[in-house]
Amino acid sequence: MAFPQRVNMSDVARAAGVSVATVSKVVNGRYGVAQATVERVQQVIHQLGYEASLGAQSLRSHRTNVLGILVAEFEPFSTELLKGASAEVTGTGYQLLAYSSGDAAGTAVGWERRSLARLSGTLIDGAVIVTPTVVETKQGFHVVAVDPHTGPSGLPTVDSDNFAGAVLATNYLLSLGHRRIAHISGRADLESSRLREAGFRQAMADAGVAVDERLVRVGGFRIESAAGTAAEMLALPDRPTAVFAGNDLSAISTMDVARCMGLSVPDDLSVIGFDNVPESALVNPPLTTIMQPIQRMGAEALRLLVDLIAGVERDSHIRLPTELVVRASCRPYSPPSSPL
Amino acid sequence: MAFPQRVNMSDVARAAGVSVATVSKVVNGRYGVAQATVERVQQVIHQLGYEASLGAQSLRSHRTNVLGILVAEFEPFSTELLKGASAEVTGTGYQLLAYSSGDAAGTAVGWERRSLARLSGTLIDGAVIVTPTVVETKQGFHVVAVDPHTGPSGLPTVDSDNFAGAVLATNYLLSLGHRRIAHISGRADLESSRLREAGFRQAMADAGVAVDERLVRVGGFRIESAAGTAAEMLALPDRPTAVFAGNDLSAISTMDVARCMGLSVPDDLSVIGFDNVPESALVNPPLTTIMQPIQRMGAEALRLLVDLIAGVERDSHIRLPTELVVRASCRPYSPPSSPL
DNA sequence: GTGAAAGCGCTAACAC
DNA sequence: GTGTTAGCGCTTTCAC
Repeated sequence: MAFPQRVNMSDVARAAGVSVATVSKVVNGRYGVAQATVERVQQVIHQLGYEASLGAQSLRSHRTNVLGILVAEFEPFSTELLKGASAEVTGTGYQLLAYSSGDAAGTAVGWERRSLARLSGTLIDGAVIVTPTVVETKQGFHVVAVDPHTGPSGLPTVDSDNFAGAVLATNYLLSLGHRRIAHISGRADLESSRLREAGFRQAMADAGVAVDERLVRVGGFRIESAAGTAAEMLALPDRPTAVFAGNDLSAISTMDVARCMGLSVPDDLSVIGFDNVPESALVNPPLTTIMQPIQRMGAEALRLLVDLIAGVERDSHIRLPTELVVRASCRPYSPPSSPL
Repeated sequence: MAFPQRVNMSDVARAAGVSVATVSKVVNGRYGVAQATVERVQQVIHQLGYEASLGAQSLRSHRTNVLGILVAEFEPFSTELLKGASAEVTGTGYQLLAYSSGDAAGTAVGWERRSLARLSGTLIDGAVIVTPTVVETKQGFHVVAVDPHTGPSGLPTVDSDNFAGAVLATNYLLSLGHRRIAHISGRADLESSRLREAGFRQAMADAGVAVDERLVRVGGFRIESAAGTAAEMLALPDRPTAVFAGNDLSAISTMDVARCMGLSVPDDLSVIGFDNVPESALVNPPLTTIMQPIQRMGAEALRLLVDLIAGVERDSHIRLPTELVVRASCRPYSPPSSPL
């Protein structure tokens, strides 16, 4: 069954013996078309398999019933978000368009602005932007930011309680008896990273444990960048007995490095992550981590966007709770057994 | 930093004191523009933050450097694929646009045709369609199907070796001593489902074990639909000791049902799945399953699409191998201990 | 080297 | 009720 060619509105009009304007009215359910005509046109549309071109439609009408999700790349975090948004969108009448700028995260600053400029005003009626660095609001175009890199702006936002989560993680390590605890952070310009580090310091202070500043270092939130940081800290003469990694990828990277250095996780080193991306359960040992309800964040962001477009008055800052997920990468501290 | 309005090409033209035609030439790197003009225009573009509208651009030029990935919804399988495609796309110069029709899988037949009609000819230069039922080729538009529901057509295809994988799964259960093995299939119209059932039957036959037809039933590949099927089979007087579920979701569903019926997995019932979506490792007990290299399938599909567009001659049917992933949901068969 | 003008597929006024 | 027309933002001849 091969359609020879893309069929457009004039094809339909010709076949139905009406003008394109009439076809347009039928397609969009406008009033002022005879019942008989409506039926005839619909029949032809069905026969020819006509579907309005998103590009042309949006160019003209500025309303497409398509919502955009803009990401730098499709990695575990953004795809979890996508699942949540996808589940939430059913029944709203909107369709979802996820757009990846193709830049590896951090590679090109400003991807969010470029993607937004490319799609807004045409194509999509609103957008969810995932972990944007800069956000600028265009007039009459609705945007929701998920886990933005900078602190709260006027923009509608969905994030999780990074500070409380970090406290949770640190307290867990403390409760296992660890005192030499390292923290691998993301980057100073990332709001979530700053909050996690702050939570770490708060929990340490509350427990009366001094933070060794040599054990707090930037890891960049990515596998490769975190590896170097982990290696440095684990090579210290008085290396940490536990690591609170700023996100799961850093934690996984730390476990890799530890293994390469002949250290066993969790026997010689406890590691806890942050995010609970599916991948965290797949590593060996399965990673103990702080769960952000990522899918729910996606769902909430989508719902918020739909409400904003509909003009519903509501709180436009959503913060979801985090939770400790205990797996197998942490263990109570025991002093190193002295050689026999 | 709030941009008041979307800036378009005439804004740039006006600010630079040239015509839109010239701006277009600069944007697209066409020859025949004075060096000085090029620089001036580029400066203005940068200042104003201009970015070409994808909608308008595609409408006119039929070339956008954007590749589409069309899915029914964003669920574990399609998002894994997305990760693979996303990794592969970097460096090709293309950007990725994932489009979800918003129909829950199986809800609306023909989503793939509608989505394709909406985006092709405008917006995207080619498409990867995920698990399409019907596929029709449009002239001059390149499409790659991943795991299509119907058997090999002329269309370029990427799938995994479903038959061999099913044999692997069944042999594993047989090697554990199981003989009453059930199979929950997808649907008869799904090629992957048919092949998995065929592999199951082949392995059973090769082992000289008769298939009890009451233990081979349709489950539909989704959590809800598989639950009923699982419940029926587990309620049989001589219930199976092991289940080979047609995909991970069916397997997870079966484990749920078993738990509800007071059966322990794997003590009372062994369960093996198919796909190895990340979620399969997250359930309790972690699911033993057959891995399809989903991310690699996404990467291969993308690469194939890029090559097709570039006119590269190559084999357009890619079949990737499957592999057994042993986790904790299966155990050697032991006769039920008789009550004391 | 540059700009005017046509037109991609569609929608929205406004005529008829 | 229906068709004519203009124009969304852009690219592309083709004059100048």
